Amino acid sequence: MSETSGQRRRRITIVDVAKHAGVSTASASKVLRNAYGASESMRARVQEAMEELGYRPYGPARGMRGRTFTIGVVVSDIENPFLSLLTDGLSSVIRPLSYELFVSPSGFQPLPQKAVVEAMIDHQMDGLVMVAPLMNAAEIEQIAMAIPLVVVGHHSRSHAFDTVAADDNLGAQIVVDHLVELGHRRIAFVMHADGRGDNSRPECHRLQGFELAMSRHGLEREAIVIDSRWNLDGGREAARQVAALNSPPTAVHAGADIVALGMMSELWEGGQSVPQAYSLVGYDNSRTSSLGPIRLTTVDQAGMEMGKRVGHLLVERIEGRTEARHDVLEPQLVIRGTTARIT
Amino acid sequence: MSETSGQRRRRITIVDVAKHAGVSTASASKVLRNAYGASESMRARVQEAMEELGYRPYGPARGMRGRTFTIGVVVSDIENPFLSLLTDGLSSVIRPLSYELFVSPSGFQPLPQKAVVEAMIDHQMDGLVMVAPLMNAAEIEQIAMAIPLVVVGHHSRSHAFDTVAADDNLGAQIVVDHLVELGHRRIAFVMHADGRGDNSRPECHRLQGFELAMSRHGLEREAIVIDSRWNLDGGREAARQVAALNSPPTAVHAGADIVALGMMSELWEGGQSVPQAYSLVGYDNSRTSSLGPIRLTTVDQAGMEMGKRVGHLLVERIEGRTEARHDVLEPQLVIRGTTARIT
DNA sequence: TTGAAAGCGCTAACAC
DNA sequence: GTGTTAGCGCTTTCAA
Repeated sequence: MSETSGQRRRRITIVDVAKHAGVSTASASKVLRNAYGASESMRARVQEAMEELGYRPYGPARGMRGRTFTIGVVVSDIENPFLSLLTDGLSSVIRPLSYELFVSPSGFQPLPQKAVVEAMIDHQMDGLVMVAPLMNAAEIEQIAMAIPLVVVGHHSRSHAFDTVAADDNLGAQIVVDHLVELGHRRIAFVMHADGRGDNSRPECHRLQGFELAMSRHGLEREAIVIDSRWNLDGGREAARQVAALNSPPTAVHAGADIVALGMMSELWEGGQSVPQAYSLVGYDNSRTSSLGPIRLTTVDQAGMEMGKRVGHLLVERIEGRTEARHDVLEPQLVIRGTTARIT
Repeated sequence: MSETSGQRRRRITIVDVAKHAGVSTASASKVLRNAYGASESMRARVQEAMEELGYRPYGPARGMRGRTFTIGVVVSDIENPFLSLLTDGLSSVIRPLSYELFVSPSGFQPLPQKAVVEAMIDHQMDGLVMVAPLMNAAEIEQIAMAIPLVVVGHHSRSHAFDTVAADDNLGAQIVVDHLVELGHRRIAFVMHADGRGDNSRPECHRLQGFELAMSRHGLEREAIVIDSRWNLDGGREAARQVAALNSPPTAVHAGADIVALGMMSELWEGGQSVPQAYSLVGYDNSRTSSLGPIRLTTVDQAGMEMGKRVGHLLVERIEGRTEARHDVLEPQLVIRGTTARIT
């Protein structure tokens, strides 16, 4: 309705709204924030004025005094299928509360990641979500002092911030249980070698779960751990390592879907396939894993549900909660075509 | 160095810096912005003070007067392999200029997408990138009046904003040329039906390129167009449509990788495979397309290079350019395992 | 070349 | 319940 010429015109401010409604700016502000201390009639009048003028609160000005209504998500790689589920879940709880979501891909180096975090703090974001951060607990705690923080997929438990994580230990166990049930005994686990010894990282918990389940089945002597990295090329390399083994496994838990895909690629190019060469299990239930030609048996982490939890926890933090909460979700095995009964 | 207790302490402001350096805040501001009118000696002194105090400019305050040094990227779905390349390229040019990058996933509905755009404007971002926006040219022009804008993967050419796009028409042509060279004559193209008639959308250009190339080869009577949608399920449906054809094609250009993957899944589950059932080509050169079990022949759009172009154009716009620029990049065929010589 | 001071739009303390 | 006003940290005249 209020189209005008091509001229960029002055922003409508809260002062305009107040004037138009015949009230003070303070009152208009109260209505805007749904704050206590405004009569019903005033509330209605101000809201009408806002509508009529097409008023939109100006972020920087709000940021200078109070909230910006923005939540930042720091993530290494935007191309992570799990992330998309997480942000969907997160959006679904925070957008109705009129928070906006900003994702910043920060790469796999700790330094740029810290820079991104600082930038979000500098921009006065109201809360921060870090997904699988490349930092130690002390560094994360430093950040939590500056801004409400929820950490996803990281197992450090501090009183300074909240965490939401799947039970990675259990996830690895159910994989082993499934394989043992299919008759496998000699089973390999592909480890992300960088994470060795850092108990806050998911790979450590998955490794521990793997070893625990193997010994629970009396198979500790049959357990093989392959050191590689959790990416596509790491998967290819892991496949070569497995092929070079004297007494190879009949099943492999790749630790992550992307690793399993790398292994499949390598096998495929060598004229072999899965589960003929060996049974193979991933972890993440990424969208790719469900594709027809792939059909990877994997573990689902309920990313959407995690995103919702993250949203609730973060909003509580922003609104003042100070005790930490640490939510753990139960992972679920997704059986598809890459695991077969041993023959 | 300057760690203190757990107390959240007051932010270091430009006033602190100015005091510490024994200059006025105006001068400190000039140094901060690399603005004209500060002597070398003052510049040095102020910069030293900033270092010593660990000063970080406060976003909202800057935003109230000038730039926020933030660039927003609006995208339907964060889980788009092309996006990751694009943001990598974009980051590589804007981060050194101390702009920060914020990506906001807005979903596949026009309304939430507009809301995200408005939020970015409200937060006084310095520039905006829209990837394959779900809007018409008029709506996009409205946005361009409010904020410097570069549009990616959208073929409208306005004087109000810049665009960066691959030559989709050419991309579809090289696919047809490749298939014809392999001996195919009856060839199908899967169309994203929503985009029919909207000449600003990539699918229209790809369709036109397909038809152009087919008639160039004298095969207009052999061209089949399948109406579906460009997502995984749309691919599955397209595969069923192809299967139901009386005189089926020997090759299919799926229009997008994700569609090809859906088709492959459907075929696979029906016990068929590619290229045995028919040759299949995607579009995007997504990471998934290169995986061993997939090895999809596809078209590469040079996402990283596009991101860099976007960055340069946007920074130029922010710095005052007003004439529009429309960059077109040449796509490249990537031949892999899903296309075969006809037997 | 440098500095003093006004003011961006909003919130919060306090007065009425 | 409502209005007045100071001030957040920065940039930008404009005067010195």
